Amino acid sequence: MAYSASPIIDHFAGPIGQARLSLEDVFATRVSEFCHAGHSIFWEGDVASDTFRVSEGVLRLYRILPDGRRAITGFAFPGDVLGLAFHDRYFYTAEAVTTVRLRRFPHGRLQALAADCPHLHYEILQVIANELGAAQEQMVLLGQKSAEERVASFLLMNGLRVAKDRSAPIVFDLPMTRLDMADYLGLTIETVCRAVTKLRQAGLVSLEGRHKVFLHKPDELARFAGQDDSGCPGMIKVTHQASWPRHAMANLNDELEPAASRTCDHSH
Amino acid sequence: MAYSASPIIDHFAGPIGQARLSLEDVFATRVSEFCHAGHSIFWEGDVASDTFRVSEGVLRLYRILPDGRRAITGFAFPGDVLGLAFHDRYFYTAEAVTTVRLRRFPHGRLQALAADCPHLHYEILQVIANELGAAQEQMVLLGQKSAEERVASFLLMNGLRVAKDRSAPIVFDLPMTRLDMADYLGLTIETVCRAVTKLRQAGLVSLEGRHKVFLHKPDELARFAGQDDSGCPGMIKVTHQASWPRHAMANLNDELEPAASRTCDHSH
DNA sequence: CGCAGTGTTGACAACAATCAAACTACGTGG
DNA sequence: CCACGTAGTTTGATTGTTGTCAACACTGCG
Repeated sequence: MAYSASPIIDHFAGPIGQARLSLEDVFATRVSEFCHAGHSIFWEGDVASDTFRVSEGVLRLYRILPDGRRAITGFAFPGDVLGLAFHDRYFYTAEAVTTVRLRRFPHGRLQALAADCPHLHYEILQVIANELGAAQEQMVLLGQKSAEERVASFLLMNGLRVAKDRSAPIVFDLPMTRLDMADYLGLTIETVCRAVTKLRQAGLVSLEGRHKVFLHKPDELARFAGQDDSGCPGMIKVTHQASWPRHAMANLNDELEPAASRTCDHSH
Repeated sequence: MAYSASPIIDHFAGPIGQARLSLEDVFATRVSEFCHAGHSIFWEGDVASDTFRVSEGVLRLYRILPDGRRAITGFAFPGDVLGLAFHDRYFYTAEAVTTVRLRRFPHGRLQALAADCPHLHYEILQVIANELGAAQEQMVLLGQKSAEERVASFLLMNGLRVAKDRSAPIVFDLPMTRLDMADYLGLTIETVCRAVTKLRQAGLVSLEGRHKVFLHKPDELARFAGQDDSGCPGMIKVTHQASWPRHAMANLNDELEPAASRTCDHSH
């Protein structure tokens, strides 16, 4: 079935072209699909034929090691787009934590659209760059933080998805199980459990039912999580800091000709 | 100094334009700079004004936590390009492990070139996508693997950078210190040391001087590292596997109209 | 109501971190 | 060229955090 004959292309083929097509526009033309909890959208190793945009629900993204260990590399929430890296196969399995509503768009056609629409290409690049930032943040968490710091970071991160204000209490839903958290944080269920208990005893957190979380003092939790970025030289963050020039580079914006080689000598 | 007046732009402005400009072409027009061991190219938090391509030498890329812990998120080797994520600030510090030769290209101008040259844009996207793949691999390593598995993975990964053949012994240089490895692998120097000793005693590895590494049985080392992908359902890899269709999706390449909503029910 | 899946807590074991000391490689200066 | 000093590395002893095993509690569903 030729793609060029499809009404989706007609939809985009305006008189001039697709000047400022956004990812959201692209997916908006597609039909909704549903995937029930526990079922998968695609598996690690599948031919990567489609990209997906989550409308509702949450997905876990994971890889399985040869001996059966499961590593969750991330979760996908409404608005998140999967499969943009344009590799020929998926690098991870995407499985529904809750019932998920999503739309798909063929890989190759999105690439074709992006080739004609710089803005779309740029948006795709931004999405991947953000994923990369999140992955690096997670590398710091997994490599350097203690069990309690990891759990605190995780709760805070999820809380800040809902409410950006760290000074006021935050309430939110956490649909995944303890095992999901454990496999995401590089811990066991028991250790996650104990960490949550400690945070509860410290008055920073409380729970209602299985999935409702209260963060009573998000700012204090942030300090606990090793994410306190107040005026300290080593900041780590998902949110970007506005100020902070630090040691400006000598050669900024210069337009030196290929003359003699230069040396960057920023001592530390 | 206006960029448009620079001979670099002249260089690219052929009669037709820049049809298939590659990243390598772009950086090739620039002057080489040198950065001596221990000095930094840029710091975490700096305004991200330039992108860099490493010609020679090795860089460590790291973030510092508020309490001083250092997390190395990666190393940059010859051919690697830094700063392509186009955020307004650098997310990590880039510091020379050895003397490094590199070329820089202004951030904004690269973006402008990319906007005019889809191939360049695509190449940038591929570089970031590969970084993302490496970051996910590292998340698996940090979250799920034991100390010895991490060290084995690290040695193998660096060996395979030089020689792709896992069946023959590999010899290569590892310029970074034990502390670098430790901060990259989420361990302490002592633990890295002991793991190396065990691998030596197992006859898989030997060392000469401080930086020369011999991998005597790379394939066995791979199995040891939890990277054995021979016919097992949970493969993890940097290199991509050729075969392996796995459960093909029902709706591949379909062109359904926005009719009734569908359900993906791939049980697992 | 009972069952199965999930979550919590405790006791214990194992792995990795910490503390400490000796050893090695490498660059520097005599 | 060798001696020395320093930074980096290795090994050992010990501690501590996290994983493992086990028992029990809670929740939601048939």
